[in-house]
Amino acid sequence: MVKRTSLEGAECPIARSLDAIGDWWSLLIIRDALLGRRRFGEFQKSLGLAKNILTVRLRTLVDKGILKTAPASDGSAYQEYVPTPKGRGVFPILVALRQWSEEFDRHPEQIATILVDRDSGRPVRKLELYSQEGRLLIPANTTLKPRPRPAKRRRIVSA
Amino acid sequence: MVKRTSLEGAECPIARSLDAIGDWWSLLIIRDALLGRRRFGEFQKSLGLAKNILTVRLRTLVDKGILKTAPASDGSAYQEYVPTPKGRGVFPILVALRQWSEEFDRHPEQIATILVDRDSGRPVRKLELYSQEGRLLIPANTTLKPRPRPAKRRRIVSA
DNA sequence: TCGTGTAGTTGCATTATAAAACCAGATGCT
DNA sequence: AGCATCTGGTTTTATAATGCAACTACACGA
Repeated sequence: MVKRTSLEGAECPIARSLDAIGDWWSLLIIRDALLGRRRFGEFQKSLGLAKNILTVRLRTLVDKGILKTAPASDGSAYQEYVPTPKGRGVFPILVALRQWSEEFDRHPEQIATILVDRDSGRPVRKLELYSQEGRLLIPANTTLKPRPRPAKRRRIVSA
Repeated sequence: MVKRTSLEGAECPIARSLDAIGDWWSLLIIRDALLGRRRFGEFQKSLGLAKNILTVRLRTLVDKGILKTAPASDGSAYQEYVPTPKGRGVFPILVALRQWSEEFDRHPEQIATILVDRDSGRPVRKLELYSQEGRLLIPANTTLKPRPRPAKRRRIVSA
């Protein structure tokens, strides 16, 4: 892919997210990490991707602050990859992807798992978007506005 | 990329979604479509991607039932690409991607737009996940269960 | 009918991805 | 200690996805 047109610096936040995690494997790696997988070998076995790719992806995810490496945990002198808060913040994206598949996939019978409320064991509701005042919003009820100027803060400690 | 490991037929719904719209451009094309862009040239100008790629992507999106072609609308004898319900169903994914960027991006000042409630003009709340009973769920309150057997329906009209 | 714009298609260059082989260090067994 | 094995990669080689640019076909307007 010739230089893959980096979207870094795009002004659309969607493009910016995709630039970070929009490649072929990152979201699946993060999914696995949020499911508790930690070790190189676990990811590799679970995803079935080439190890060299996994190496690069993990490094990139660490660089972007989505995963961080931790020294051990189970005694052995190896390394683990654990999600940071930024990584955990991907959860709603994964839920949205999951629900889209559940709703529109042509072969939903091939879907093996459902996301349930841990307490009741019952499926969760669809993600919902609310206004500040608590009204449920549909897409047509939303619109885009230019972002307000950064509201000049005083005495920023550099940056 | 040697065969790009198709995720079609994966049993994880996230993987299935990514297989459909997880490539480098599809989500941005859908974003544009949901913003009202319809014509080949509009997409091409807005996204700045190569025309041959756009051709392939549009065709794929139509094949997958995410966009459909419509004959005209503005008089000229050209074609338009409009989102289907399945395409409109991508909206929550886009919102989730947007909010992730808004919350975790290292340079949020580069983000140009915010999603607002059309009526009040105020930013929307974060996407929320609820249980059937209406309790707000955090990731730790959710878990995955195997999908229940397809609940044998009677007299399926083949498939 | 000539020029211009739209909507592609085709050909070629480049690079990201993949599969497979290779390897160093840690671990485990005896 | 000695040897095999496992883990977590790196290297090598190939191939397909992407991109750029040039070309085509058709519609439209003057």
